Amino acid sequence: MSPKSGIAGTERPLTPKGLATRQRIVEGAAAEVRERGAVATTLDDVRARTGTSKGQLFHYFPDGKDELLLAVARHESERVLTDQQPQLGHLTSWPAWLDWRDRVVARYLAQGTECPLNSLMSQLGRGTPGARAVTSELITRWQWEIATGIRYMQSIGEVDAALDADRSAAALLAGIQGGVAVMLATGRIEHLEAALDVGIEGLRRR
Amino acid sequence: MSPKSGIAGTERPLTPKGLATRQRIVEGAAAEVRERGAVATTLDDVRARTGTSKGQLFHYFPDGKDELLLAVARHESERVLTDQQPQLGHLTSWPAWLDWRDRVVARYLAQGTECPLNSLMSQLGRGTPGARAVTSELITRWQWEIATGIRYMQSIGEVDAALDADRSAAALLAGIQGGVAVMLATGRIEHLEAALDVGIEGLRRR
DNA sequence: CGAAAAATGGACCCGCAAGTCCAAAGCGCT
DNA sequence: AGCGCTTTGGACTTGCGGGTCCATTTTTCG
Repeated sequence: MSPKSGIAGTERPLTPKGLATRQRIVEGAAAEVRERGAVATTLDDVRARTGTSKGQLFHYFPDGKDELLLAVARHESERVLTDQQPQLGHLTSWPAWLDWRDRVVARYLAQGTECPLNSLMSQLGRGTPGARAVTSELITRWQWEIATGIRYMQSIGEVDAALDADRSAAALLAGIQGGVAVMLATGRIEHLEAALDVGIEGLRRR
Repeated sequence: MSPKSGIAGTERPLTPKGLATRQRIVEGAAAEVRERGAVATTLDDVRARTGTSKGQLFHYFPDGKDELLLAVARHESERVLTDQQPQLGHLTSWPAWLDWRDRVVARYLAQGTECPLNSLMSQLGRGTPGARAVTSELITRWQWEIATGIRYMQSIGEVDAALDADRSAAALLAGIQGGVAVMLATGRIEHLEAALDVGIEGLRRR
């Protein structure tokens, strides 16, 4: 992660105490966004929850709300993958794949009806280079993890070696994304489960 | 008693002229939402584009922006399925399935970086009964169309009869949703294509 | 035709939330 | 100590945009 961020790219002087405050703000904002959504979250909400002042908010995020939300997006993006560990990093047997499947389902079931990242993205616009960079990297890493799992299964002969691992990983990932999207919109988990199950079964068949 | 404040308020006296105006407003608002997103679209934008006045907006949509956006959501929801016709309704051979696949890809490629429905939903909040009803019905109908196609293919022996058509349709639909989501976020179409191709291949294998 | 209802135009209000500003602490340093 | 920096607090401004209101025009219909 490059510490320098923001469109202007102005370098910021660091300070241990200031860094801690900045962190507190990001985490508080993230929690707020998780609970109320990005559109509904106001700087004053963040200020109240984190016990900070308007001055601090703009001190650490000179470009205002957008810059803060981008930081929150990065923060949440990190969570998405870590929440799937250690299962995601050890897709080395079919039981392991099913454990991962369960983990994903449990995670999004627990998350409920709010998707922080989706909410975030619609607030700051998908065209924004910063926003696109965050999502792009998340997708890339996620897909790489899955593809790595597939390749391992190919290496031990459990998956057809002729299969394009990246393509299969892309399809499976799309299924997860869509399953989550459907769940958020309708409240039903069945699409996510179907996508995961059918996707994994598709790998298994040889 | 019987104040018109009822949310359900399905009953409204409409003259032909009024109906036309209402329609113009919805279509103009839909276009605006498609271009700028739901959050960024203001009533004044709609007013300007449709050549109407504030009074008219609130005359036809007494509950304000939310009611208008809900109408737009219904309008756009309709488009999603009709844009896939006639292919979606005639999934009766493998070439027909591929035609449909191409149609979906082309549609979302053309749509570009904005997803009206997604944008709409994040504005009105997914919890809203009205919003949920719109998306729920869209998903249900879409999935039904796909499942019907699968069942037909089973009936002519082109798909394994043991397959659960609804489950497979749910997985495929999830893949499409996710593929679109990834495309919106990253600009890459490959996930959508992979989801469709892998999904259809999965049906084909027996 | 004439009254009632609907359609229209647009000025006005008002609250909210982003963003500004500056004064006052802290804190590290020689 | 005293200087310069980061950090902090919070009052204040501002603009935007949703929503209200009413006066006027047009349509409907007996």
